[in-house]
Amino acid sequence: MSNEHRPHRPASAATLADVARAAGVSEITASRVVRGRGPISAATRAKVEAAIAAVGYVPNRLAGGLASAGSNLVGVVLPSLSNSVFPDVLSGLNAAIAGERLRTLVAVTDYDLDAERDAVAALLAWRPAALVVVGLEHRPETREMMAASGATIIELMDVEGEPVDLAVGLSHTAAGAAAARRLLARGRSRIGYVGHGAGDLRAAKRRAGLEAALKRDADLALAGAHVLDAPSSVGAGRAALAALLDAAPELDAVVFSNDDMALGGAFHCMAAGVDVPGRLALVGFNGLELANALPKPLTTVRTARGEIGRIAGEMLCARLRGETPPRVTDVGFDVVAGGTD
Amino acid sequence: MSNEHRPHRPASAATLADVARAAGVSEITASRVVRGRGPISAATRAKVEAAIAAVGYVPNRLAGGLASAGSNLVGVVLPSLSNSVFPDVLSGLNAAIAGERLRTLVAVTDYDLDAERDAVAALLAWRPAALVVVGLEHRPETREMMAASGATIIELMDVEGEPVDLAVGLSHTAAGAAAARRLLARGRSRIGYVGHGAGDLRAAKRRAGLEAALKRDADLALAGAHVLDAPSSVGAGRAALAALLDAAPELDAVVFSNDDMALGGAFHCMAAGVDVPGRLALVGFNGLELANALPKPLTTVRTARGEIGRIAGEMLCARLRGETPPRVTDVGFDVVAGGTD
DNA sequence: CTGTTAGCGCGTTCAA
DNA sequence: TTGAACGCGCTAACAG
Repeated sequence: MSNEHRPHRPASAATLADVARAAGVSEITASRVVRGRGPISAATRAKVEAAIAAVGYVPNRLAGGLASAGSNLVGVVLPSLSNSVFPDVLSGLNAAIAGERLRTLVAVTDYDLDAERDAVAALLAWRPAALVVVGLEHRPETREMMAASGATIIELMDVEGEPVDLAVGLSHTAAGAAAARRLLARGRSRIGYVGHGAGDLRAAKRRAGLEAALKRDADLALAGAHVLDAPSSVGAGRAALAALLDAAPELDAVVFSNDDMALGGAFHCMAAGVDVPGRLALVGFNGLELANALPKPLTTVRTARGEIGRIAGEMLCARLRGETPPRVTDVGFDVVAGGTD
Repeated sequence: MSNEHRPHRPASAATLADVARAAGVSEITASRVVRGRGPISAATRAKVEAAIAAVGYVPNRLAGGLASAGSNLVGVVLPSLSNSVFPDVLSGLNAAIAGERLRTLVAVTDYDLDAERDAVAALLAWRPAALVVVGLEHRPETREMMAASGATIIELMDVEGEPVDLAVGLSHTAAGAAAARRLLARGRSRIGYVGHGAGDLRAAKRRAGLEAALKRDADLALAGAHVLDAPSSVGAGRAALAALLDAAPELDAVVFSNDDMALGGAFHCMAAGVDVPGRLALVGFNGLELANALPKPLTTVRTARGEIGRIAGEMLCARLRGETPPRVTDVGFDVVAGGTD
């Protein structure tokens, strides 16, 4: 009621009513110009815009969202930010939705499915227009919450499994198999594996695809494996390859769980004087920009991370426009022939 | 076009009233158990919790925020996600605030101060508990909006300038000077610079600090510089160093705008057979984990990125508890003596 | 420990 | 092209 002299106190921020009063129009008219909706005469629009500037109005999306039963938020649940993969995805997503004035609400789970469940619940409380999660494997409650929410749900990175709603990604099993076939074609037969900590289900699928293809195509088993119980990192990859070669010096190729680990492997070889690819072939996964700038570019399986984010953003915009995007989008992958195999 | 997006909600999302009815208590009682606030008897808590599960209640934070005049959101405005620096910061921040049930609302500006202004306005509309931005240089309107919002404002990465509210970071001028002194102490005198695209104001401060210290301590000017008008990347660093050495082959040291660029420089030297540090010294900035896993670790100026995020998160939690954190926190930096100088 | 009252600021629905 | 009334779902401030 009291709004005669409003001090510069953010405690009482200007509301639409203040704008309307200053402009000499009704609240709803002010609301319409704020949102750029409905027919407004140029004259009243100008008055209202002046009033907005005069009172320093900042819309309250809490109220707006409550009144209209939904927000322009996109919940994003990511396993990690510690290598460039998910930041790349987030970047592509952000770029694709910026035009629709959608905002990303981000949570990080550290590859923990219980943390994912909590994050999904917390983000759903914001009545997001869409929720983006990584992978197709979730706790049953997580799936139920997502399905029951009515929001557009997009599951990223993987296409092997049944999505709750929409999925954009690639087949990690196929990617692992492609690495296997690449090495077999290059004449390698004593193939090892270096991996990182549990929780990364897609890395596990790649390894399974690798092993299955080795078996099927050449009746081979992995000739050695070293899996660190730690997040992937270049340092971890370096240490892990050193350990693996120690235990299995006869290996002629190593597949890594991702490029960070592979880069570490490459650095170990440089430092230890292991001839790559002469004595040992190295294959990574992701196709990081960095890995291609090496003196000897890394042979790797490149994924379109930014593009996955971008496509997810576009699908979600399509959905909001009432269109029906394809349920599953497989963006595939490329085997990049570098110099390490 | 609308800025309001309406998800396809199920006809009947359960509300607190549904929970209250199912539990046979009042709404406010149900609300208290949902929020874990206020004294509740074990018996009624159990009843309400059963009701929550039975009706599949998901709280509506839009309504909650409106009623309590504020959200548990932390707006985060980042210049970029394309190298690990800001993801590292975001990671630290997220980890520090997770315990307080705060969520990050993320916007990316591509180092554009106008985009920053728009992002700040958009995030403020969510009545965030705090707003985290990068750098101390903003458009005047941006500063005004932030100051007027009443939210806790934290400006990250830099401490040279007057913060709107709170700042956590380091002196980039001093970091640049430290690189200069390091090289001078190692006997270098023909020092060049490789930089990346405009917009990165802190990189500019580092360069200025480098040049000022060279002048002051040794009356030296830069013996060459190559600045790409592109975002920093390993590939860009590699190309830029090649170009710089072409134009100024007499250089005996190069300082890079950051580690990504410096890594590219190191890779160029490996590929081109440039003896590092014999003929040429290389110095980076950031102290990426990766740069330390190289066969010859990069000499660089390490910044505590994750820690900056963490401290920001803690300061903001302190503020929310009514404490008064220090206005400016300088986390400093370390010159890391690698093998490239 | 629990309930009542009274909005929060906005957008929808209808009417003019 | 503009406006009035109503309520979205929840919580602060008091009671009791």
